[in-house]
Amino acid sequence: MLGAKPQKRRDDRLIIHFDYDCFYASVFENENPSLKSVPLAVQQYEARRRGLHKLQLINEAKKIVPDVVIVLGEELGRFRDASKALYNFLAAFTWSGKVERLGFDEVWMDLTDIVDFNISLLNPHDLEHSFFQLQRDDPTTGFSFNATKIAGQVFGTPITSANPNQDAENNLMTRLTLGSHLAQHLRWALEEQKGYTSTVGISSNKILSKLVGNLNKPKDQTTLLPPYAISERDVQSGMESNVTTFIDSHDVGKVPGIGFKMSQRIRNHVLSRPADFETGLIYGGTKESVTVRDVRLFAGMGPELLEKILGGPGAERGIGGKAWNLMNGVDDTDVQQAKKVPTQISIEDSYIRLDTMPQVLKELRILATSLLKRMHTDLLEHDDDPDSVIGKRWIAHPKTVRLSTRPRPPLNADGTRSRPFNRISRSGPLPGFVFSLREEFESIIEKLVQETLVPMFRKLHPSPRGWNLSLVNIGVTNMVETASEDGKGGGRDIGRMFKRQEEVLKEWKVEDKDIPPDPLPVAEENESHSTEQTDPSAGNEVLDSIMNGSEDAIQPTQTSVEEQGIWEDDEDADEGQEKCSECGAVMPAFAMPAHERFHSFEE
DNA sequence: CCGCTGTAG
DNA sequence: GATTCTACAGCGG
Repeated sequence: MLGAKPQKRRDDRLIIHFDYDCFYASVFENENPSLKSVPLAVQQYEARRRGLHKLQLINEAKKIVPDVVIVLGEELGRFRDASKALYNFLAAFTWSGKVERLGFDEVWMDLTDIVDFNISLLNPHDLEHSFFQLQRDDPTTGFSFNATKIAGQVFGTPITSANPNQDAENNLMTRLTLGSHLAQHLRWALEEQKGYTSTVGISSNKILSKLVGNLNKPKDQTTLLPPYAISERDVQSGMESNVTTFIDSHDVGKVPGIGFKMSQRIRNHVLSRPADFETGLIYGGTKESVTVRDVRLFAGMGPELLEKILGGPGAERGIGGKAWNLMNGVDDTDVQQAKKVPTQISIEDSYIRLDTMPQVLKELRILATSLLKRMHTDLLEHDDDPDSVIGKRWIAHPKTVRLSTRPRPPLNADGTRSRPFNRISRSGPLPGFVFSLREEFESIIEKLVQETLVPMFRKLHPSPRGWNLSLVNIGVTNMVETASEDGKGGGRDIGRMFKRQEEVLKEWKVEDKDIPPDPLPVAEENESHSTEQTDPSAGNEVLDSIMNGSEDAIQPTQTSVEEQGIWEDDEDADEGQEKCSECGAVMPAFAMPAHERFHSFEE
């Protein structure tokens, strides 16, 4: 039995995927229309990007070709700006605000509401002369289109099924038709008004729209035609939905969401080669391609088997079912709402050799400087208030700073081989003084490096020598938006719980056999911590701000509101605490199981 | 919350 | 992964 189980499809959305053509080259062109030496610009960038494996080789290349222009670090900002501008442009068309960016040059849009609204406006008697309304309340803004035809390219045979699920597939067809015209309009607008051409895929979910867009690459669009789902009977008679036909032709690893690790595991299983060593893994090595069809038709294949192949400790729960869905073109994940602020900002650099403290210090300063600049460009916005002297205010405060390194594997005594390259990291509270807009940039950097980054570095690398880093990364996370007055706080206790768990369990361990520890002091201690200064940032940052006398906003009212929102929302105390039903002792929830064991010992 | 893994462009 | 620099989701503690 090759019974691939039917997937429940939910094709009630209209989702398109944008891919800007040659994004990096286009940015150059748009910045400098006069210098339309297109091939040159492209080649320069490509040379930098794919080129010359490492920084070292770049330096060598420099000797050979002194003319080479190296674009790094700072230059990324221009691409980021361009990307953001295009994203905002597209976002303005949506009603739902569902616009999600992937990297610099890809965007998904959920246009279901706009399209469905326009379906309701169609005149069935004159579909050729339809008008697409871009705004709900304005019948004049929009464009004319022919609703009997799909705009742009298509994949799939329009097909007449023996057992058509007519209603669903008709609705889908109509949605896709209108969606294709809207997509064309957006592509056109993007080109006319922003100077960027793009390639678009149109379908009913993220994965399919992304994949189908690849079919007609520059400056075009592709719609995945219905039928998306067909009846059991049709399957028996050898028919196939266009979704199946389409996605089956892809290599497993090409399916978004199935990356290197997962596709390797799947391949190994399908090729029935137990854990192929990476012996012959020389790059360029032709791997036998294992397509989605190969996997799907493999004996016994299904979500359960995939769970066995892919599951395990640390794996995502239900990964088998998820992978199975992906391979069947099923993807119910939502297009994310447009976000004002990123969830993290990080800066990193890689090194041939970085093994002394002075070098590290220097690099930390460089990285911290870039990071702070990024925070300024991404997290500051103009303050309308004319009373504001500085004229800017933070739209979000990251609460956490993280330092990561990638140690170069210590050279094995016996030979040459080196092992994995994983990153290690430490994170902690981001001091408040980094938000000062008055204090000297340099002085902020210095303080950040000395007071925060260096101590974290010491935690990662306690000994002053003996390491050699191939990469250093610093980043800020845990954004708290300032406008929206602390959403659902509460999450803070969880961190504390785990933080304290270690200590408490230690005590338990030590004393378990003899005298069960008294839970009360533990609870009290914790409580005093939290009312006091469990989170050192809470007090220090406020203090720093005050002592620096400079905050992002001049107005005392705003400052205090912000600080209250950000730094003084510590009112947790009792959350996460539980009371023992046996003796009435109060303690953190995590300690309760152990405490109950204590009672069981008593008997 | 913290540290780490996997995925993606 | 071959490489570089990001960014995000999810797991287990």
